[in-house]
Amino acid sequence: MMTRKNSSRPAATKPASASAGRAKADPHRVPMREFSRSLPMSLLRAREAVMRQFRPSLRNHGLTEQQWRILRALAAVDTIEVTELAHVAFLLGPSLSRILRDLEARHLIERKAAKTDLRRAVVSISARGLKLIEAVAPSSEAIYAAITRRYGARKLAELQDMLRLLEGSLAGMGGAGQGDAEADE
Amino acid sequence: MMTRKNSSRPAATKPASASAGRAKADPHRVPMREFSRSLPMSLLRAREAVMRQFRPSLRNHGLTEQQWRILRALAAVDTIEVTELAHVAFLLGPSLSRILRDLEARHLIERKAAKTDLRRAVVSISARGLKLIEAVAPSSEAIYAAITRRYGARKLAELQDMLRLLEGSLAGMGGAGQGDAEADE
DNA sequence: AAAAACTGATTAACATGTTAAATGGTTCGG
DNA sequence: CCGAACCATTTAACATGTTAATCAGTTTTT
Repeated sequence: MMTRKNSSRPAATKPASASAGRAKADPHRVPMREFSRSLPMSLLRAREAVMRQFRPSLRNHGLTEQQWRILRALAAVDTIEVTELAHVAFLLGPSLSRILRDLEARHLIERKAAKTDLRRAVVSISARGLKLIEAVAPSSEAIYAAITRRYGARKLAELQDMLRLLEGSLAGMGGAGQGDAEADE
Repeated sequence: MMTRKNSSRPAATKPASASAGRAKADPHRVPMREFSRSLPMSLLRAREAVMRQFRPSLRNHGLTEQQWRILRALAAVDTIEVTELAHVAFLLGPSLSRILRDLEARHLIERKAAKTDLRRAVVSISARGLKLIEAVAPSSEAIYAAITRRYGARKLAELQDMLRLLEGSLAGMGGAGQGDAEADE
């Protein structure tokens, strides 16, 4: 017994405790910000800390994080086209395509071609999918509530505002402006 | 435990935006927060907005985000053991293992067994790896500077503080406390 | 209308995330 | 000293991220 269930992430909460003697004082000097404090790392760690709370529950219901995002998005609408679903669930086309194939095989969703444009596929959640959502929602909500309680509802709202603003700030920046050799085009 | 949480706070956050013509007005009603505003989604979108800025530059140098994280972490030390590197670069063992194999094959890093404990591997960056870092660093720094300028240095620092605090808040929560059926073990 | 251009969705190919199992080395109890 | 327990790392297997290519259906052009 005792199958060790929690060996998840590296748990970055560890100070530089490790090596005592610290003979490794003179690293390869390259002028850069201290890496662990970079914005991408901060966001990654924070998100991981949050998701770590949810994953076990989802897992117990046979769902991955992304599958759960899709089901939730579907539960909020009657039907939706694949492209719009990708947008809402924040997934790239290829990922979504694979996941929908899987969810359809599990009869958690239904899919049919749009009448006006046969290229488009229209997706909706099935009764079985709804039942699954209803089974997961309570613990999911409880976890979210616990997080909110721990961090503070006020602070949480503030954080979300700042994140939204960050998104907005970067919306314009094309994403290649500085990237060395623009290659051909 | 299982804080029952009466759903006194329905997702009333969605005004009657389009209840006019709306044929698809009556979705599958399930009581949950509005999904696109969930904390995990906010963090994911924000991080993606940031990474979108860096990826093209890295790509031009033949590096993925994770490979870059590893090289940067290595540049900051003389040598480091694999486990500690996983910690610092915030990667799981298996991912790190694969990436190190690849980076070693490209002669960007070097690896040898620890003298005292043959299980442990000690990794360091190679001259070639350092040269690559020096090639990438300028545009990377420029991008970071542009982000800071757009968002505001003050706000950025504040955001990082809040993210760190969030991490801290969740540090204790085991990550399975609410997860339905604990299954067998 | 037929070719060209375009668009939504999928497939392909490779890299990483994630959990479980295996491998090799180390330490400990008898 | 030996086997059991333990530990660091890797491998395995499957799901997703990411970019490029493909495929079918639609619109535009001539």
